Amino acid sequence: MDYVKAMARPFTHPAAPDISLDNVLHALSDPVRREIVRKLMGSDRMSCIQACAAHPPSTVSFHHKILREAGLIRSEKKGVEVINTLRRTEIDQRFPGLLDAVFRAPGTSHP
Amino acid sequence: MDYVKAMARPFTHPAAPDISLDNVLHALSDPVRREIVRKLMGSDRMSCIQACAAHPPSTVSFHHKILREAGLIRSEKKGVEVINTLRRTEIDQRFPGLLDAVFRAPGTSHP
DNA sequence: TACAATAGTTCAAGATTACTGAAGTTTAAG
DNA sequence: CTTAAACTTCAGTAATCTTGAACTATTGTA
Repeated sequence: MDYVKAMARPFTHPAAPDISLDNVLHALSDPVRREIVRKLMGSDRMSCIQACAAHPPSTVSFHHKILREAGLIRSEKKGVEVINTLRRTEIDQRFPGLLDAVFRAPGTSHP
Repeated sequence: MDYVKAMARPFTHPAAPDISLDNVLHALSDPVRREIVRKLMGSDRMSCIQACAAHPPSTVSFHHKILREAGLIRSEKKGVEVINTLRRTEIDQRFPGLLDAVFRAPGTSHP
């Protein structure tokens, strides 16, 4: 596997019907990832570094990958940065009430 | 660590305020465990073997342990078997709408 | 045009966690 | 006392997580 090809490859996102509850719940079971999603619920476009500057870049990238492959966020390259958006309506259609319940719950910080 | 002491030790359950969203979401992210919970939503007392006879006993025990330590189920020994109950009202109070949303969602089988 | 800076990604390796076969325990029944 | 049923624990392997180091791609800047 080659760096050039790997970096040139655009992000892949699951189609809405392929978003699995397994992956969504797993993605949301991590507090760092919930924090990223919570921030995206407020401001709807955000680079990775805005999302969580406190962690090392490889960790941030890893968490975004999990969220992206679970179908929770959409990522696109915009110049040097990656802009992420929450796939809110798709998630709400497929799993009604789930995001609301998770982010209403205690255990997700509200600064 | 000794078998005798370990087996004699009763099950420990987290108190309601100590039930964490991390652990609950992680517990529910596995389809086998969701299946156990779903069955407990219907009939409110169930042994481990009733819950999932298809899997090896060590696996069933493992999944029940995860659910128990997450605070989703309560287990008590009744003779030779272990009876499990869903901590439904406690979970609903702490995380309103979460169980409903998860079990309304596609991805959890409804036989 | 070259050089450096920025914002990530990928890889690798150690650390943690998950799964399950084999062996053990406890209770109940014969 | 022996056997069976229903789990649990242990141990070893498999899969995931985390993060430093190296890399890429884009965007200034000299």
